[in-house]
Amino acid sequence: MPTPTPSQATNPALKLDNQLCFAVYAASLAMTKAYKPLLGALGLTYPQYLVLLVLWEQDNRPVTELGERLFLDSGTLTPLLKRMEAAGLVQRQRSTQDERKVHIVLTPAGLALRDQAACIPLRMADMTACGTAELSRLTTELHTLRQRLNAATA
Amino acid sequence: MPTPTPSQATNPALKLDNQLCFAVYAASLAMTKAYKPLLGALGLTYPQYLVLLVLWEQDNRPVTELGERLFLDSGTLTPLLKRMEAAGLVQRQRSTQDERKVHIVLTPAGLALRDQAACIPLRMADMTACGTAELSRLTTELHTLRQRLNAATA
DNA sequence: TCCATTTAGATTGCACACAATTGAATTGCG
DNA sequence: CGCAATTCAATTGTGTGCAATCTAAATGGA
Repeated sequence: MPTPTPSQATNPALKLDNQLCFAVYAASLAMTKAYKPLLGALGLTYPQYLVLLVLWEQDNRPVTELGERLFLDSGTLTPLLKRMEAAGLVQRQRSTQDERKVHIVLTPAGLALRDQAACIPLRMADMTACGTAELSRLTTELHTLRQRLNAATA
Repeated sequence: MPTPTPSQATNPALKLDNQLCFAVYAASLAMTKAYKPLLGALGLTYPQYLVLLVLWEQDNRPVTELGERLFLDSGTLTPLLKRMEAAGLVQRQRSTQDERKVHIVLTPAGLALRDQAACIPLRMADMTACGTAELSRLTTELHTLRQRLNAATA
């Protein structure tokens, strides 16, 4: 054999900093922490902010549609949406056409938050210290990565 | 005014798919899901796997050092490490030099897992369908992003 | 039509993640 | 030396995330 099987003790593939997964994981944690002061001022958590982003694009959606958009399931969304309803940001309305469905609808307060949130993307972009082009490219690459992982998992 | 203030209703910066934060967040969720079957076979969760990666590089570290390496605090690590101790993977040893510190030490079982885990990075790399160079570049870019966010948050 | 299948959301249980607080141990400064 | 400040881990409480299960409602084929 030309090269011996590398000792696992020195296997570079197992080194933490070489692993894409850890880079993604740590970046996600850092991102959530960076958002916290901005969103805290609006009384929002980061996943709640994501729900509002979806509803601001199009209001009045069943829970399943939110889940498909955000890659979250009912076990996560049901309690989260109940908290948002308790905070007066959305209403949960049982559909009359299909009584299995619960439509999520923005309240005036939930809609009004959009103006206050409008400055957040720019503030976050500043924190990344990336140019617009690089930011856009990285976003696309991560969506591609996610797609491939989702495909490989399903 | 040359260009009117864009209506928030159509503000492209607020669009979900344009936001780097969501791309990172969704990629992180997808990564964890992709790891689940591989790690489940070893009886590990993803954060527990990260702890082992750190300890395989250098054993016998206080909790704070693990936290600095993984960007996690004691509120996360203390119960996680207790579960790993209950599973027989590590031991928690109160330092005699400084009784505030708890050193985390691999058990033979925890060390033995390294051989079984050795194939995981390759399996994951396959799932990403990325070349080695692109994978390495993306990893570096995400570490840079994380550093900038951490700096802007602190 | 009838009934098995599927779908939507809720619930339960477990494991993170983190802010805030606590208590014990150590450090460092006067 | 003495004591205030700091450090370390644990604890408490809140909010995700997800697997597994459950119930009700809708669907679809014989």
